[in-house]
Amino acid sequence: MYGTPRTRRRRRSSSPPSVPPFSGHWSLFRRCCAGDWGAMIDRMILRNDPERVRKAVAAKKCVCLLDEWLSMDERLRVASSEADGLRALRNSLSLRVSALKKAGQPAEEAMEESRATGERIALIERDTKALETSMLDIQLSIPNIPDPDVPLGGEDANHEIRRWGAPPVFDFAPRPHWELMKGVYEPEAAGEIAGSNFILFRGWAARLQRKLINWMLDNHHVAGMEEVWPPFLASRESVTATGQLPKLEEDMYRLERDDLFLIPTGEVPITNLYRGAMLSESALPVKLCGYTPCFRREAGSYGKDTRGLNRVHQFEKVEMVWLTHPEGSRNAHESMLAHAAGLLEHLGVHYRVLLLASGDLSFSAARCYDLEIWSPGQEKWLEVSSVSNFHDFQARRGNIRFRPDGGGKPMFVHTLNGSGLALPRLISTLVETFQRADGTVDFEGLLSRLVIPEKSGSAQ
RNA sequence: GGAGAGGUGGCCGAGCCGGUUGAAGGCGCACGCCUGCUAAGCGUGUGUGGGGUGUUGAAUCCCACCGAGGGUUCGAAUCCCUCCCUCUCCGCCA
Repeated sequence: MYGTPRTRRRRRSSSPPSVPPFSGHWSLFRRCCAGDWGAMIDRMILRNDPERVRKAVAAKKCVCLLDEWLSMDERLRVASSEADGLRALRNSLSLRVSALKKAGQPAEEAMEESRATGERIALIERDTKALETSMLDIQLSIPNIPDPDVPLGGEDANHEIRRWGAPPVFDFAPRPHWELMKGVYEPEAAGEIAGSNFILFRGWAARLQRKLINWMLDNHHVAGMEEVWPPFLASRESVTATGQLPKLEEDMYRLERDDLFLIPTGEVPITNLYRGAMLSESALPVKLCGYTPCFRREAGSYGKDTRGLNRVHQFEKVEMVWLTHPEGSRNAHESMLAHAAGLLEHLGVHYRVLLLASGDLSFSAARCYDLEIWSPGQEKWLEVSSVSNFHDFQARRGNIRFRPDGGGKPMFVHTLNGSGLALPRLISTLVETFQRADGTVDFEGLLSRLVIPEKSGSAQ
């Protein structure tokens, strides 16, 4: 139904050497040399419309060496065209050698010329290879271009689209969750086990989290998404494909010995499920969802919103990942947003939708909505979902394509993902929303909101 | 971790005692023919990417790509080395 996720034999590649020579990965390197993948942005855009890219980079407050790239591109084209000519010469010489030998005639002259040509080729190749490596490094560090309707600016320029519901009203002073969850949320214990800013739930908090995960996944299932339970570690190549690398290496946990990363989001393994895939057009859209823990070092973020469950090193999340036809991604983005918001509406939580400004967009995103819920105990908005459209950015990096019905060139899919939803902030807000005057929580009332949706006919 | 077998086009699968093999054959797909419809059948075509000439998006030429990287050679899918992945068996273990 979803087509073959990918052909196994094609996508595997060599391991990186112990010290990767560039911030990407060997297979990306190969792709870059062979074609247009590995680059986030269509190479033709870089070449023919560098101004557009320059603006996008600035809007995202990123830095990249676009001018260097352009001059290297210039040099590369000259060099590789020269090498191409020499290879053509060598090919014809080899053919002549073959013909001469078959005719029983001496071929030493042609062999010698071919050998000399080969040496010249090798010389040029040394240069082009170095160029390509540097160019790929730059290409991988160029962020995606924001959509035209994305507001320019930083966090302050985020545009509130709408609000739903109203803040809960109490006839007492509402408490923050860390007071309400004494005994079931024990950061000190987590600190003893792993370190500060980890979560340990027990009792009803642990049960609540599990039930919420189930409930969300069941919702997605009914909405036609296929559930995925992926690995929670991912390779350098995978993390580069979704665009966390090279920029966010310092923000991820890395297993030195194996060069594996603890996934910062389910987006990484679930999107990479289709890396290298050639889908049929009729298989689109592919709609996936899955539960994963998310690991983030949150380097340099201490002291910022760190109280309670707001910012932690490991949190649980249910993620939606969709692959769509390029022409369908805009609508799919709205649809995914509506689906995530629908969860909040079932829970009766006051929320608002933000269209993120360019400076607040993630590296890979072209357009992103944030869903924020109102925390009555802390009296502030908390992000519980980011719903992003990446266009073909990740698909290029991961080489996820489809073949149009009726033949034609393969095209890159568009990828989207969105939290549905992240748990710690949801839990803290629910607890604060369902609190009673005596400091207890109406757990049963909360659970009554978690109605299991009706099963759809087709199991996926 | 040890031993063995593998990795070829959208898919399956030959080639693997080096030289029109970018790669047989099949499937799928596209176009055409045929049958009153459908199915079957027949014919033709059909990889990806880069670069050049050209038209304006018809054509044509060159190059690269048979898991990845390196080596041997005038010439490598074919021989050698390293690595990755898959499968089977053994060991270990939740």
